[in-house]
Amino acid sequence: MKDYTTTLRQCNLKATPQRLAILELIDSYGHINIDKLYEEVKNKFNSISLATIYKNINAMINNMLIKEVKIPHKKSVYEITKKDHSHLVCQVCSDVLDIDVDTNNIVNEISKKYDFYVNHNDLVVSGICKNCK
Amino acid sequence: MKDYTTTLRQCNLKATPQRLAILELIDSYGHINIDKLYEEVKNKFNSISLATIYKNINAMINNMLIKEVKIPHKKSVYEITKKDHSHLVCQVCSDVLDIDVDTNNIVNEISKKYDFYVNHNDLVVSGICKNCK
DNA sequence: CTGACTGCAAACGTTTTGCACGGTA
DNA sequence: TACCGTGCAAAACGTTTGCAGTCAG
Repeated sequence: MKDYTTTLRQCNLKATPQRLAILELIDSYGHINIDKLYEEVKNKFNSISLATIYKNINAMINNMLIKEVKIPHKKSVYEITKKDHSHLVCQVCSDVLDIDVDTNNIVNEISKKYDFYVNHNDLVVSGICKNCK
Repeated sequence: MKDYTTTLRQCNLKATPQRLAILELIDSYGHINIDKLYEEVKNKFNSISLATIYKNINAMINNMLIKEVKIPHKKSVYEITKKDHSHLVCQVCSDVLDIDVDTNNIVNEISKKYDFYVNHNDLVVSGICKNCK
């Protein structure tokens, strides 16, 4: 597990134990929503406020330390920012999986066909995962 | 513009003028968020309540007449349900465009590589549109 | 005529804000 | 020590619910 102290300081954010706990939890879960995050952080910091969670989530999003992943019919989950990737969502167990799939061909096709400058693409694939099949 | 009276009745929903106005507005806008929809419907039905908009949007989603499209960093927009397609979002003018792009190759690749049964895929491509370039 | 729909108001859940206190650097 | 962050309470925001009156079929 990475130590996020310097990462936070590079963003001019103080490395408080609450923030470290939030980042470590997101990291270890891979993807986590606000409610679960609050529940888990409270195990470590019984007195932590939901407001603190929100303030920190927003600060970290603004500094691009984490990203919000919007999922059809579900609450958003948060993940540590890493190289661009797509997502699998299992409709049975609700698990979210990072996947590495080559979207260059499709993006180029779109770029030409629709005369559109592509900055980013978000692909969310819903279905049934390996374990739930 | 299609007449939605029979469409509504087929779902056991009464074809009220409010509902018809909502469907016609979504249709003519292509994609519209709740706030804009409320504002526009009020032009026709000054007394309409936001609660009515929400109730109808939910009823129509449950009957699959319309679909919610979740967009990164933006409010969701609603669209008339039509054959599966992807979306372009312009980061300058915020316009949402339906696009028809072949995702079969990518879906098959994912299906094999991750042993995942694919039900559906949502692709949102963000960038700069033709007109804003 | 009857059940479904509308509009209002109130309730509810989620997210943000203001402020006094406490902790990081 | 100075400023940023935390935690609490309250406010703001978005969405849902209950109910009485109204309308579509």
